[in-house]
Amino acid sequence: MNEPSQASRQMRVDAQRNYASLLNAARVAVSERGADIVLEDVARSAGVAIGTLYRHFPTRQDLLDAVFLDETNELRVRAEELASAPVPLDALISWFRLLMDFAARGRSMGAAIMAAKHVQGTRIHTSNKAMHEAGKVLLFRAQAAEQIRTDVQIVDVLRLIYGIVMVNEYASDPDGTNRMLDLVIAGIRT
Amino acid sequence: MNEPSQASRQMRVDAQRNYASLLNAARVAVSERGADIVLEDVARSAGVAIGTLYRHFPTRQDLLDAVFLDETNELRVRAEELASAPVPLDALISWFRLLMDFAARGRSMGAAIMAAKHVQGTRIHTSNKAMHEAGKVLLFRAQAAEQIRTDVQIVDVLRLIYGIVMVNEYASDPDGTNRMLDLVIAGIRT
DNA sequence: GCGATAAAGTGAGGGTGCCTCCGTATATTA
DNA sequence: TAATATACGGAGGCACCCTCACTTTATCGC
Repeated sequence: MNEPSQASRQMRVDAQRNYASLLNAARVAVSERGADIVLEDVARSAGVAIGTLYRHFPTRQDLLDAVFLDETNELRVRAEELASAPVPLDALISWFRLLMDFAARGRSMGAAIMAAKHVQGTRIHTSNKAMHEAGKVLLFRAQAAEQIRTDVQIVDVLRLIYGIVMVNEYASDPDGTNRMLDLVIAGIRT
Repeated sequence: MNEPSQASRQMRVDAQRNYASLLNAARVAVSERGADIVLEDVARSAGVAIGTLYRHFPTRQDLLDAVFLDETNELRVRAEELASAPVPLDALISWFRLLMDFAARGRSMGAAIMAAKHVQGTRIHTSNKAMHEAGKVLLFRAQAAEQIRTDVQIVDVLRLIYGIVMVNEYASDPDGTNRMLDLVIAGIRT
């Protein structure tokens, strides 16, 4: 919606600076408190008035989207890298673990993305879709190698993983989280 | 905390009436809007002032606990009934499906219970624990019949199911939900 | 450099919902 | 029927949300 740079016309430099500052403050806040950040606090720690925050991010979701955009992009890149790993199943599992780590680090990422991904045309929707596609490649490879059941869909697996992450926000139990992922992996193998 | 009847002394009849009325209004509200009910609305539709709501349910969580208490009790009873079904695996799976239905009906039950279950001594904690125990019996039977892996723990499976339910609050997709449960079941079978 | 002007920033203020507190009302008991 | 414990009511203070009319400033053509 309000990218720092557009094809047609550059944002003013003060606007770019404030955008970056807000995004940065939001990142810190999210990593500390999850999705229920206080927008006025974010604005304050960005050294900006609340109106400016709303100029750049008209809704809370827009701000969260921007925060998580990097993560989904990063995860897409990682999936693309893993697509050339020797053992398809190992690559897929490695990617799942990355997914869980990222989601756990950026608290509430699961919920935020689930909420965001349906709104067509947003940057997060696009990025999330690209990440799905990259994950799908990993899945296909593992299916071609007959290591994963052919009737498994990437969307279901990703949702299960987000589900684990969401549950984990209440019951923080690293071992349990790993065991749950292992169960899911067992469920999709041939 | 504030049960309608205590061993030591009965609640006043007006208090009992209001308690029931509040609980009822909360049930309706939760089924309509999930856990983010507006407490003042609940009080109003119960025909009671906000102070009265807080007298009976000092925190939002207390109210949600009371709403979901019936559900967990019911699920425990169902598990106990299913413990005498002929095929242990079928019994277990039937119970899982019940669990998902209940959780989907009482929106946000997953999140509410995850939030509640840690606070020792609450009624919901007790009830939830009893439900777990009843589920564990079903799991043990299926494990004894060599239909479920012996290294599977009931807590992990229940969390996975709650995870599915939570994800499903964002992406409502009944088929997907069933597929996810099937994956989990596949993951725990021998 | 120097206006002109579109873009961006500001923050008071109105709105919503949360929760507390204490004065009032009433069920219960003797 | 009076005394008293119990419960009820709802105004009010608080936190956070979000908007909008106004001010400030970066940018651009000269």
